[in-house]
Amino acid sequence: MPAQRPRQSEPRGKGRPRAFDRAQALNKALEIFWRQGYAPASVAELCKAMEINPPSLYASFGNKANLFLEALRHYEHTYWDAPARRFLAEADVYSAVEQFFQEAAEILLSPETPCGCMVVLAAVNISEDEKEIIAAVRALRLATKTMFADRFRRAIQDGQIPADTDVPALAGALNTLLEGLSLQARDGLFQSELKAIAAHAVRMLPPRSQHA
Amino acid sequence: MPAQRPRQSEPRGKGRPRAFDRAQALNKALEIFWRQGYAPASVAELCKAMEINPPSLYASFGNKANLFLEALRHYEHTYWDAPARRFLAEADVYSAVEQFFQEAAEILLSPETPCGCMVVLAAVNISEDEKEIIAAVRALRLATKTMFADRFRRAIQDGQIPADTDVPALAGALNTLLEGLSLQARDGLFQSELKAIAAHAVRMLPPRSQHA
DNA sequence: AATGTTTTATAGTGAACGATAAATATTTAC
DNA sequence: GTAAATATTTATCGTTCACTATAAAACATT
Repeated sequence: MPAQRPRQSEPRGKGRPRAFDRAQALNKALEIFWRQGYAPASVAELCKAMEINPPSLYASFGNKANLFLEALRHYEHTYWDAPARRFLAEADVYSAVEQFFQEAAEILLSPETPCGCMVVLAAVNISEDEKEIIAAVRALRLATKTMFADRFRRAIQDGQIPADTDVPALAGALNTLLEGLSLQARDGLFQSELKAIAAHAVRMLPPRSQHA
Repeated sequence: MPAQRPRQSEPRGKGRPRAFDRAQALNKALEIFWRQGYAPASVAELCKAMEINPPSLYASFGNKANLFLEALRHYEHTYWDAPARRFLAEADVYSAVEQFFQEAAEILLSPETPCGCMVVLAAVNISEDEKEIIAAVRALRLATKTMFADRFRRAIQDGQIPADTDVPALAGALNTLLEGLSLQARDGLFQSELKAIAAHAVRMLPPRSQHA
C-alpha cells in the first residue's frame, strides 16, 4: 500500500522516493533519546517511534551514534539558542541570571518531555568507548559554562559586580546548579518547585557593587 | 589448590567453606558500580573484579540488582554517615553548610574513585523496570534534602536565619547544587575547582538574621 | 515496456547480556 | 568411612543488542 508520500521541498531524485519525513523522524528519535538517554534507547524502540525499519534508519542516519549526534544538535538549537541569546542580550546581569534560570526550569519540565536536559543527562553512565558522544555533550556543557563566564566578565566591566569576583568559580557554581536542575527534573519535582530552586541561582552572585 | 581460607568471624557451617571474602568482594563490586553506574557494569566485569565466577556471585548476592543494593548501602554508610553527623552536630548553620560541602567535594573526587556520588549518578538512564534500584537511590537522595530542611528549620528556631525563609526551596537548592557537583566530578574538574564551586553553597542561605 | 536507481520490509547476523545446569571439589555430621 | 551439604569450575542457556544481507517495491529515464 503506497503511503501518501510527504511533500518534499527538495527536487525529486531518481529512485524510489523516501516514504517518511526525515525531519519528523529525527524529532521522534530526539524524544526517545531525551527521555531515556543514549544507551537505553534501543534501535528497535527508535525505529518504532520513528515508524521506520532499521535499514531506513541506517541509510538515512548512518548508525545509532550519528542519529544521536544529529538529534543532539537539533535539540540544542531548538530549545537553548533563544534563551542563550536573551541571556546575553539582557543588560543587567542579575536580571539575566534570574530570567535564564526561570526559562531553564520551564524547558527542563516542558510538558512533552519533562525529563531534564539532554546535554546533561543523555550520556551519563555511557560506555567509555563512545568517545564521540561523550565529547559532543561535554563540549556543549563547557559552552554553557563559558557563556556564564563571559557574561560575568562583562558585568565586571559594566561595574555591576566587583572586579575581584572569582569568575571561573562563579560560572562553575551556576553551571553546577543548572545541571543539578536536570537531575531534579528527572526526580519528579513539580515545575513550581523547580522554579523556586532556580530562583536561588541569582543569590550566588556577589552583591551588586556600588560603582562610583 | 585450596586457597588459604579467610578467617570468618561467623561460626563455620556445614559444607565446603567459601573461598573468597564476602565483604572484600562487595567492596570490589562497589567500586565498579561507583565508577560505571548500574547498567554498564556487566556481571562479567563484576566477577572479574571480585575474583569469583558467576555462580558464586549469584549464590552470595542473589542477582545483579541485589548486589548493587547491598553495595549502595555499604557506600552510604562508609562515606556519608560521618559527614551527615557532623553537619547536624555543628551549631552554626553557615559553618555546617560550608563544612559539609567541602567534605562532599573531597568525597566526590576521592583519589580511589574520583567519579561523583553513587547515589546521584549510578542509576541515571537506567531501564524503567528496575523499580527497586530506582526507589533505593531516590530514597537516599530524598533523605539528604530532608536533612537540609530539618537543619534549616532548626536554624530558624535558633534565630540564625529569618523565620520567613522558604525552607523547602532552600533545601532543594542546596540539594541541587550538591547533586550537580557529582556531574562536575564526572566531567573531570580538579578538586580545587570543585571546592571553589562548593564554597558558593553557603551564599544561597539568606543573610544571617540580626536576632534581638 | 525495459532498465537503472533508490527505498522498502523481512529476516536474519554475531556478540554481549544476565543468569544457570551439571559436574566436581571440599567440608561437617554421623 | 560414608552421606549430606555447600562452593567451586566449566560450559553453557535464552534474550536482547546494534547492525545488515537480500530481494521486492516504487520511482525516473529511455
